[in-house]
Amino acid sequence: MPPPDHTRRLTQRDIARLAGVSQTTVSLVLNDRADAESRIPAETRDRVLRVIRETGYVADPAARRLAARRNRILGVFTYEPVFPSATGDFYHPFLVGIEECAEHCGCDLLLFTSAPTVGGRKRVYHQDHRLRLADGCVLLGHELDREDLSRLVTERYPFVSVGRRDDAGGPVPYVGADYPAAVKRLVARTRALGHERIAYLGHGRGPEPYVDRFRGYVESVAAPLRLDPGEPADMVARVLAADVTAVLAEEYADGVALTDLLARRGVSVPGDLSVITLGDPTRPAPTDVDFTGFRIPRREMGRQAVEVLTELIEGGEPVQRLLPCEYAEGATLTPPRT
Amino acid sequence: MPPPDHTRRLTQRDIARLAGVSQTTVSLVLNDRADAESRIPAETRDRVLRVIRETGYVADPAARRLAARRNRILGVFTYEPVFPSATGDFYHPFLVGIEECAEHCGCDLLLFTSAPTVGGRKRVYHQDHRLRLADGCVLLGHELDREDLSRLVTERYPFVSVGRRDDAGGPVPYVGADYPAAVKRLVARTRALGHERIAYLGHGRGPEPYVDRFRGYVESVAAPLRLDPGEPADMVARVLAADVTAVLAEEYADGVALTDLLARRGVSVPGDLSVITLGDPTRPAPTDVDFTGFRIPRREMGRQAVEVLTELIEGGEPVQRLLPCEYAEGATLTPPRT
DNA sequence: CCCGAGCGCTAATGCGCATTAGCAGTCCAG
DNA sequence: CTGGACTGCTAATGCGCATTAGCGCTCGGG
Repeated sequence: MPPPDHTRRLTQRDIARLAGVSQTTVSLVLNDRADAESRIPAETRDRVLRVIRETGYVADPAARRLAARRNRILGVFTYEPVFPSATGDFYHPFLVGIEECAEHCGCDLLLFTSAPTVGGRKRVYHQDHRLRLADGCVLLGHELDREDLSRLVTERYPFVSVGRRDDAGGPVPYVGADYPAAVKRLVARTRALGHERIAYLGHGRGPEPYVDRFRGYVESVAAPLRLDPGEPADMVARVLAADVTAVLAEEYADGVALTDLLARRGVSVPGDLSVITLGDPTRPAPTDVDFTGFRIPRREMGRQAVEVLTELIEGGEPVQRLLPCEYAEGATLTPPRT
Repeated sequence: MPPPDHTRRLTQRDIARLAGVSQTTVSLVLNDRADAESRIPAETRDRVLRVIRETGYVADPAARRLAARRNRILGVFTYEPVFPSATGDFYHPFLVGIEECAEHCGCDLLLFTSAPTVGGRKRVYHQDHRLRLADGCVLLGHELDREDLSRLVTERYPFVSVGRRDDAGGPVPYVGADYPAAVKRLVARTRALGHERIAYLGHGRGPEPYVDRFRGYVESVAAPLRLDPGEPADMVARVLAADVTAVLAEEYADGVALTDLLARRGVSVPGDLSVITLGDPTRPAPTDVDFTGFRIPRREMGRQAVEVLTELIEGGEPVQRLLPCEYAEGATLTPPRT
């Protein structure tokens, strides 16, 4: 491969020559290694620094990484497209948080966009991945690949998942949203308004977020009733047949679809039925309805994920942290029709 | 610095040992260097490949970069926050295009988030930047730093600006939007409807986009009339005093502000005055009005910027390319009141 | 039987940096 | 006057890879 060689870059040796010292000294000055073993008098130090400033020298990050194993580069892997259109910008706030924190701690972000989509899924560990270029990695996505996770765990690669994940050959570090608590609070609030028959519309299993939401529901009602979303038309039929006064929609989009379909049948929300959404839209779901539910602290999750990751890289312990969701006052939850 | 050393990674030497060949051979196989000089029989090749597959070996990107000067990593530098809130997601579509193309050509994206904000501005060339980790870089932002640009040019670092830029010690490679042409077409359309007195509301100078839009305007009307936006209140006064039937707003947000203020004064748009916006909102500008104007092909610009950049890295020539803007039919341009 | 021409591979080197070991000089206590 | 301790630096090494030069072997023609 012919080296592109954009105008022969400066190296520490060049700086050393210009400053009349050794390359070692330049490195020492650059990294502030003025410890007991190797002390550099202020005069020498200043001379080196001056040359560096005058020449605009900057250390080669690749060489640095190779020699020191540290980079200040954080990987970001998303199982869905990073700048998604199909997911209705659901991931945007996470990235805002990630970016904020990265900027704060002087890290660059490496977006692993090169991961090819194989069989409809992306994988961290694909042919020729560049994981090792980063000091660690943040994982983002609705559903993570379990093989990826367990390999990351066994290889002890520093990473943090945004969103709680089940163990994968070991505990998975994460910063997630506390869905069970959020759902419980919603149920409590709903019952306080007088609702006695509250159904859960969703799968209740599969990806961790669904499991967690459903668990919060199951643990807070006496007689859980789960309705499968299935086909839109069936969904309405099932809900109406269930004879309930309030429905928790596992996905925001389900809540929207349900409400729209109900309206066409002349069933009013919340007049005839209260509808509560669990979480923010992960699919585009245009609606004018202001749903009652909760907000996932997405930005904060992104921020704390980076925080936790940097600590992990510094040698800290893996962390599993759940953040509270914020109650979102809306117009779709009222006392039941008496 | 204590090497984190996450479970002693595999190296080519390990693979070599396992396959009973030399490290050189592994490298040759890995890079498909089966040219005249060094031919590897299929049998050996397969053996090496099998070991690689079995062990899941992946070359260290840092070492690779150091030795070969090539990385398949593209830098992305944004002068505004990458995932902005303040800019109302204006940059989002660019990034979508950039991501798309990067994924397409198997490149990872390095977001230079570590650039500190000094004096309210970011700079590519800051203390300890990581430019050299990437093979090249895409620049994004309303207004780029001219020192950065000229240094990039003189250092012959491969880069592409998203948006046209003036020369900076040499031509700046870019993929931009053809504002002059777009504005000319809008003016032509406006005049075709019967408007004779068309004003330009904006600065008409400063960042290249403003200059280009204004140029398109100046070159297509006989007697240009530029109105300074200035303070909102003054803006309305100036527009009304100008006695025109149509206004081109340099910035989308200006168009919104103007229209809102006019409404409060009882001046209707487009009944009393047509308002045409030039470009998409770069600031949050909530409005129900559907403005007539044009759309910047943001996604396509991002995509082509990456395309041009990769060609540049491969040794191609620097390119300056303008993309057409799409006319956006709206509700704010009608024939003038007779 | 010898020699040149492939063939199939490898030893050696360097990319730019961080780090370890250690050298030459000075100073002071004994 | 000597030896240890401290001071101020540097030579050497290796990180994991790509690349260059070239080695030992076989084979066929003369």
